[in-house]
Amino acid sequence: MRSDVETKITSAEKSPRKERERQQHRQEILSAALRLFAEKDFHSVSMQEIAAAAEFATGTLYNFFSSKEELFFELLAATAEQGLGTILPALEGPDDERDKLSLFIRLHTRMAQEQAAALRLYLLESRGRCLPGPRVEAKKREIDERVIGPLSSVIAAGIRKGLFNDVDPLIAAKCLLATLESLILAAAGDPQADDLDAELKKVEAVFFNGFLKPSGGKRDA
Amino acid sequence: MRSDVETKITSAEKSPRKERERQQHRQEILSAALRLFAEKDFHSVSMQEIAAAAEFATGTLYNFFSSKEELFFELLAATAEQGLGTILPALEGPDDERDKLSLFIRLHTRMAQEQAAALRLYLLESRGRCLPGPRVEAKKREIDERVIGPLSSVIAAGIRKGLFNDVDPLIAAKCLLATLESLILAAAGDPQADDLDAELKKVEAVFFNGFLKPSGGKRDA
DNA sequence: CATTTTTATGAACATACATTCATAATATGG
DNA sequence: CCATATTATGAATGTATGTTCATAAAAATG
Repeated sequence: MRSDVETKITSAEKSPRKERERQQHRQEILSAALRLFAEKDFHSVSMQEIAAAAEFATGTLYNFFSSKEELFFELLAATAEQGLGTILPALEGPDDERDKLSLFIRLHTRMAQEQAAALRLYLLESRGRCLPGPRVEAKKREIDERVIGPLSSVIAAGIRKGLFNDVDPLIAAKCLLATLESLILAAAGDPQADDLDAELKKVEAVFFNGFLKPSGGKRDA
Repeated sequence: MRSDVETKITSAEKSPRKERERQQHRQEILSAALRLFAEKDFHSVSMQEIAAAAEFATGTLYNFFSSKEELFFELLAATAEQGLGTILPALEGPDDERDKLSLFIRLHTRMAQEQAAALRLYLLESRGRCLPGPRVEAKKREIDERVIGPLSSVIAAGIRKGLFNDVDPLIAAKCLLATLESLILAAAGDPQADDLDAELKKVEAVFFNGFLKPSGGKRDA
């Protein structure tokens, strides 16, 4: 090894290829873990199982992740970023607020198709806080904020422009998100092709027009 | 013991009081377990813990329940019945469909207050199918059906009477339920007094009127 | 009170599993 | 090729916990 200052650096810049290979192995482990966590919850997937699926020895996993919880955390963080990258763009840009919401809803179909396993991992574990640790819980809250914030902002903007009814933007955002998560998780259970797309169109109708016919004399609702 | 035919019956009709006492003990175990399962998920609560909380020995639990899973199942079934008893009546009777839905939504506040622990148990474990066994999963589906059925029927009736917009009744019911469950679970986390009641009123507004102002020229939504 | 039946006890058992570590394999580079 | 550093291995360890069972306490019986 060279006698320069780099000798101190134990594992970082050892060699471009070495590092790539390491990241490759890391990815293989994450990928195998994703497959398993998409089927079963945190407690029902063992490190031995993950190791076998990734074709590594049990102990090898600990060269990449300091614990099972950290492995899960990395997985959750990575898949969440992917998901956010798919749906958040719908809420940006100069479009009509109505169009933004419409696109936002429909992009969930794409997310459900392209990232089915990741979504299952996320929703399976994150709904109903049986999360494996405080760090994971915090990450979950952060992700939630990054969706609810922009979403309620768009709704608020629509209200200011007189485009939307005067609903509570935060509550409205929560309503929509809870619905989308629920339907996506159900669809991810038994994947019936593009049923989800049809369902989400109907969701759009429900949220855009609501239940009540405008004709009937409005009461205090 | 009497020499009659009853000698065959080992533990059923032994004596009125004995039987009452046994049911009392059973209830104490269930009650202790409920407290624990409302805080932590299935895997994080041990039989030893439940036994200690109920002030019985570990082995005693197995005189009442054949396994941890059965204990949980009984708990889930019992608490679910209680919950259904609170909210389902809103959907029966001769009322206006609009009033039924309104009452249905608001009864969730009462359920959240009166059966906070039971609700947490139910929602914590049931959302995102990390359920402890097929029997529990089946029960969960049954419960869901018994709410979604009547709810979508009421919506369908409202549509037929020209009171509601022509939404898909089943999808609409799922939207509403997912929203209610989500908000209730969030409120059960950090219980901020009667915030839930205010929130549910806003939910009512969202679902009744929808996002779009009727004034603006409707597009194809 | 003696006998028998029922119920409670909790230590012990078996299993599952996260994590560790001494060892082996492999790569590096001179 | 040798010496050294890096990475992979998987058997072993410790712990947690669901379940069992021989034993004890309690209650019922006559």
